[in-house]
Amino acid sequence: MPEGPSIVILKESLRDFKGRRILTADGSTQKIDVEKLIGQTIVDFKSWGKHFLICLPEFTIRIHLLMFGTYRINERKDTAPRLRLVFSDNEEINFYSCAIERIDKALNEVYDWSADVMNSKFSTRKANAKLSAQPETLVCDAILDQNIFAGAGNIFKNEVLFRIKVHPLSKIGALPDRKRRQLVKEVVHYGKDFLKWKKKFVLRKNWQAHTKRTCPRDGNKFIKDYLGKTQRRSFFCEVCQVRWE
DNA sequence: TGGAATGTTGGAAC
DNA sequence: CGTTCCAACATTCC
Repeated sequence: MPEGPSIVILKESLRDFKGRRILTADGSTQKIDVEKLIGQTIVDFKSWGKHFLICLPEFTIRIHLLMFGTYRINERKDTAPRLRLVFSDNEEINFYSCAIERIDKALNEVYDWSADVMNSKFSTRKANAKLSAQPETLVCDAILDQNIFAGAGNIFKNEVLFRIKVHPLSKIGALPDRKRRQLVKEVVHYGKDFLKWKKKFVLRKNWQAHTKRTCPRDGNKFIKDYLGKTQRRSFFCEVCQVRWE
């Protein structure tokens, strides 16, 4: 479910619930007092990276789907929801196995929208500056850093590095400026492709590296390894992806 | 069918 | 006290 583009899809799917009043709220969440949601009107839905935000007049509910989170709109799964919001006409939104928090601060104080890969306010300039400030960081870790690329996940990592022909163990500081800028640009670009493909249910079909065994560029065997401080799966071609160090 | 996976956190360990 | 490490959590698929 949960890389940035999937959260954008969630946000768009719920568009029609904007302005509607929550008649009932329940669920297994322990982190927030669901009673406080009853009677509240939904002002807006926002997203920042992998965070989904339900904006109410006085506060915001933050939902993170983590690895396995799901949701249903006007449908239910067999299991109990972590949070259920019920509206008029028996319409409802159900969230399952997610992390829920309440945010009382103004969102602009909590979130830097220019760090969200999926936001039109994303700043490539700031992302480049953040990268330049940590030359020792491995590129495989940098792409997963939500402070730099909010919304990018492991699929992004593998696909972007393959596209720009960079080995996951390359150090940020070793990349030529041109290459570093290409990395930033390609994270944003892949976000657009991801969103487009996910909407058409062809995301997986368009993976070139993620979960693949063979390099589509030169036919060599992909390496699969758990790399960097994040120790997440990396799929890459040692022949065409250059290791800068 | 056991293991792995689109992720993050909180607290222990150092 | 700051940084790093790891278990924990939750669900679905092969």
